Amino acid sequence: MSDPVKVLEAAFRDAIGAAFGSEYESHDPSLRASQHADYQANAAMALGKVLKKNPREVAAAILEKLNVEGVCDKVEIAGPGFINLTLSNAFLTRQVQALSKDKALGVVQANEPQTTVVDYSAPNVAKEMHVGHLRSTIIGDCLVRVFEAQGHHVIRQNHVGDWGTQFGMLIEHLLDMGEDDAAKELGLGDLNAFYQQARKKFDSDPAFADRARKRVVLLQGGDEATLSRWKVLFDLSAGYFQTIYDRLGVLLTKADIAGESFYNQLLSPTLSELEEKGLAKESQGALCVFPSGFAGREGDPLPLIVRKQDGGYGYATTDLAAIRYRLKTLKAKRILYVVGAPQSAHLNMVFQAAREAGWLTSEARVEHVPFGSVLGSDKKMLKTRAGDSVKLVNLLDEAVERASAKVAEKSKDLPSEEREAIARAVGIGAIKYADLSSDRVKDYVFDWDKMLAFEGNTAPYTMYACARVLGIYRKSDEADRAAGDEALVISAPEEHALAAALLRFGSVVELVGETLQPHHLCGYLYETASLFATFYQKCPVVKAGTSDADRRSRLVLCDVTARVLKHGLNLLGINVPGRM
RNA sequence: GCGCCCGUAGCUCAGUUGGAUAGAGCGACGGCCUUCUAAGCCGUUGGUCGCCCGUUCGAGUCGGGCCGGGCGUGCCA
Repeated sequence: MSDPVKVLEAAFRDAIGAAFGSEYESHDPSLRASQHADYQANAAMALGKVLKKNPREVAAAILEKLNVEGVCDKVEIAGPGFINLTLSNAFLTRQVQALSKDKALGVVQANEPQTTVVDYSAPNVAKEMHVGHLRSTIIGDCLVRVFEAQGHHVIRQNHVGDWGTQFGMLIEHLLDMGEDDAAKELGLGDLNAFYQQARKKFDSDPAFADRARKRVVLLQGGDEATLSRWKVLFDLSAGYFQTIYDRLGVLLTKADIAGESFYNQLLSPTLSELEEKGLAKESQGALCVFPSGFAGREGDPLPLIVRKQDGGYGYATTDLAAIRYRLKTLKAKRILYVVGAPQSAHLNMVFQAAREAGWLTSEARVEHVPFGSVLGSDKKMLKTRAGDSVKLVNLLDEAVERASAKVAEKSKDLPSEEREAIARAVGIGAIKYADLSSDRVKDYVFDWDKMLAFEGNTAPYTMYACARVLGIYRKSDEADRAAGDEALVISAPEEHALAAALLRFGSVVELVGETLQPHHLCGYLYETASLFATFYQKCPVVKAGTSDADRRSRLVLCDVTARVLKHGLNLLGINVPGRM
């Protein structure tokens, strides 16, 4: 509502209807940000074609009926039929005053809240979290925050790998070690060593391998002693994941875990239903579903193997049970799978199978939210020098360490405790922002110097802008603050530009919810922070020599700017220090 | 072979769903601090949008065909 585009759109629809008949009211006014004015309307060209009229004449006819009294200062036709619109300062003043009173800062509450499942993160029990989990965790968490801000009912689902044949060897290794020692090792977070030792014994010691295989059978058979060992592994891992999530500042908790084991008892009902509906067929000794539209190497139908030759269940079965549960039991209207791009084909097969089974209907929307890989400077998948995948803990440690060095250099005057807090916020924020600020589906190059830079579209730049606004506010007088929103008068060009940007916040959040592309929000925050920096340069606020009227007015603008930047960064999952 | 994704300035990336002269940051060069945070601001420099057709008033954007790279393509997830 605060967004000028929405006000202008309504005015244009009315004008187009009045000029050419109500059947044209639904015609898109095609309002865009413009380099030549605040906005431009491009509808006249398209309308000209439909009406078989000269676009400039169409534009003139629209203008004759267009009522933007009190909204625009200047409206003019340019080129082939562009309509350039310049917002009036009085309008911007009123709209920013309204925005200031709005706790949601222009983010519109959904009129029909949807139950939205977001499937993200998905680490593996008894295995280290590594860069491979980074993007899913960060992007998924951002989308969760955006949907919650829009008033949707969000159900987080952390589909952890906590079941399968590898647990035979893990449990045997646990028994060999003794639970106490295992707990010590896993509790400390050295999950890789635990897994690798188990793997090594499995590969080199036939007796151990044999025990492991028997243990799998016991586990699947529900043997209580075995299950309790499994539970130990699960709990230790879940506790470890939580330490990572807490450091990262994501919303996931143990309650959000609905891993492979969770779907265990749902596998056979899911299969029975698929068989009853004639969707599951015997093929090469396995039970398969062949969703339509997918072909293999020889052009033959591509299967989802729902029961392997050996009678075991694989990930396809679990994924089908999960989508069925989410649609039928959780009654999700929208399900997002924040999973890497390589799994696109598999997920689309699962979605198609769910359609054919009648679980997924037009009432619900299911989407794969794919993302590209994290690359090293060599443009290959990010790895350690030894060629191993990079542990998430190490990545976070290094981020905070590097940020600390910068903070120590730039914020010498602050107390050390505060500097540490700033370093954490900047380091973690930098990683998240780097991940969210470019097009999700593309691979991106992981570059410490770029993400921790204070120039450009980065977390530090935007956070710093926010800290500067707050600095002004801190130095202001109670009397000036008390003047409130009514003191606002937009007049300088820098104020005009900043105000216009602030009013777009709600629409940008909406765009992220639609496109599932958080980088739109990053781009917007960077732009707004930049506009603030220009404003900051040209328009003194609490500086000596500023008039009471300017100071009080600009204080309002600062307050709204700070709130927009802070709220925006929070939606990205980034905390903002009060000063830095 | 088939399917999906990617290709924009020397580098890293945007480009609001088809609009005007394709934008940022870095780099390079030049300016701006005796009080609101210079981790900043202002300016200059830099492009065959991989290539070719097509659709139309208009294409980086849509369609077709190539070229280059990545990923997937039946019992790992």
